[in-house]
Amino acid sequence: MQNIHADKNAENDPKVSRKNHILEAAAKLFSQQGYEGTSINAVAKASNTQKTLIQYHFSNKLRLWEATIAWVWQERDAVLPQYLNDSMLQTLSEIDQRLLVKRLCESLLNFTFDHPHWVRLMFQEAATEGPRLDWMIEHFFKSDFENGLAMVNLAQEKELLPQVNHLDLLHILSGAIIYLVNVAPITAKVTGENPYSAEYKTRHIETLMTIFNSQLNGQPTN
Amino acid sequence: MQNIHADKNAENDPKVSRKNHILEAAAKLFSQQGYEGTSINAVAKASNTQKTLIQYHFSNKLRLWEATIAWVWQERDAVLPQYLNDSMLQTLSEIDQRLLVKRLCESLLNFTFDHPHWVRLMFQEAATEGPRLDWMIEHFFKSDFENGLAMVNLAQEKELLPQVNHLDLLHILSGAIIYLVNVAPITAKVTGENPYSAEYKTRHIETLMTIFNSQLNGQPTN
DNA sequence: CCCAAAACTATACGTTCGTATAGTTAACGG
DNA sequence: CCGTTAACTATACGAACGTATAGTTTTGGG
Repeated sequence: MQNIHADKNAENDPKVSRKNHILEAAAKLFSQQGYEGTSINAVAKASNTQKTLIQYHFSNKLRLWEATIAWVWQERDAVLPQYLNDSMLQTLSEIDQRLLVKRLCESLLNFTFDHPHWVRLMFQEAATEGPRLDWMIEHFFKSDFENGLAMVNLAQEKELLPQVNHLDLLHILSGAIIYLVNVAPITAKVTGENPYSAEYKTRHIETLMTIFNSQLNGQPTN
Repeated sequence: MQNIHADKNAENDPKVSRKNHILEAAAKLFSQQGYEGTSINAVAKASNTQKTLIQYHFSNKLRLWEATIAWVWQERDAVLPQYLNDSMLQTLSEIDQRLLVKRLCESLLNFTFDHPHWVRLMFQEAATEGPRLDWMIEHFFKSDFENGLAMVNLAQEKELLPQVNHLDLLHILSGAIIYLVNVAPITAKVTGENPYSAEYKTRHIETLMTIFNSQLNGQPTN
């Protein structure tokens, strides 16, 4: 996998500092192996650097982890709006405004599959209380939660989602969307289906919408 | 936390071998810190033993992990039927058979909150492909998946669940139920609510059922 | 009571961990 | 061209990692 002769290859833009390569490798490894499971040395090798350079840039492992999380979230914030805008634009040209929710869910699902790192980093720390979880809550989860709730509230006001408890609704939707990419490796090996295919994802959202939409006046979508 | 004078305390039944204490501690630590994040020494300290004893009983770390997973699953299989039977019995005395699904979901949600170890162990390895995931798939996930699908199919045959793709339906239900305990620490800190309370859990299931049930009223299938 | 097997302990070894520190090269405004 | 700062490297160190092995205690059937 590693390219030993990587001095001037595609991934080595001159001015995009090595910091980003390190963060990229760290994001991959942290998301796959967890915090303790990822050594600074492993990050160094994966980014063609040395562990003392990582130490120079990030002081210590915890700060490296924090910088990695911040970088991943910032990367997410950079691309997520486009996912959402795409679904909005697509919906504007359609008659049924109710499709907006479907498109949004579709976009979010696509996003999770395009950025599994983000999902895994989130889940890795989410389940166990500790200083790293507290740090993530304070810096990212709080606002994420508020944004999610706001979106659900807005959809409920426009009667695009059922008038049930909005916190539960957010959890149910989040679960239905985020769960998939987490169990995708299992699903693939157990069922033989390919959860990474576009067909699988759109079918899943259609199923989800079928369950949700009948609640709303029983009007069909598509 | 550790009881130094634990020679004859409550957790030290004479004939329940120390193997179980080790497994218990290992389950807790593995689920909290992951595989690499958990050292044999930490397990030894948490179970008031020594790391060479663990080595004696389980040969090496990987075998300790496997034994821990097997133990947790076996413990689950021992208690899960009772969760399900309780909901069945409770439903028998009620009029609406449709409540069966609600009771089942309630039981499963309660189970996840009573055994968060199991959920976390599952998710920890689920997301990343590798030998440990393969091992879990072969030994546990395969049959779990089949059982889950069978339950969904049965409920669909009896028209207790909507007639949508059963794999998607299983994922949506699983996500809606399992997701909660995973994000519970976040939910608690961000919203101020207490996700571990009985009220919260029953409300969540009621919301879920509200979303699901309206489907069945509006659209009697076949 | 005996003694083999099982359970448990003491000690040690090589590796890798995260980190500290001193030294070297590259970048760049004055 | 110089000099300062940033970027990067070489080397080292104690601690903890997983594991190997020899020794000791406990157990239980004959």
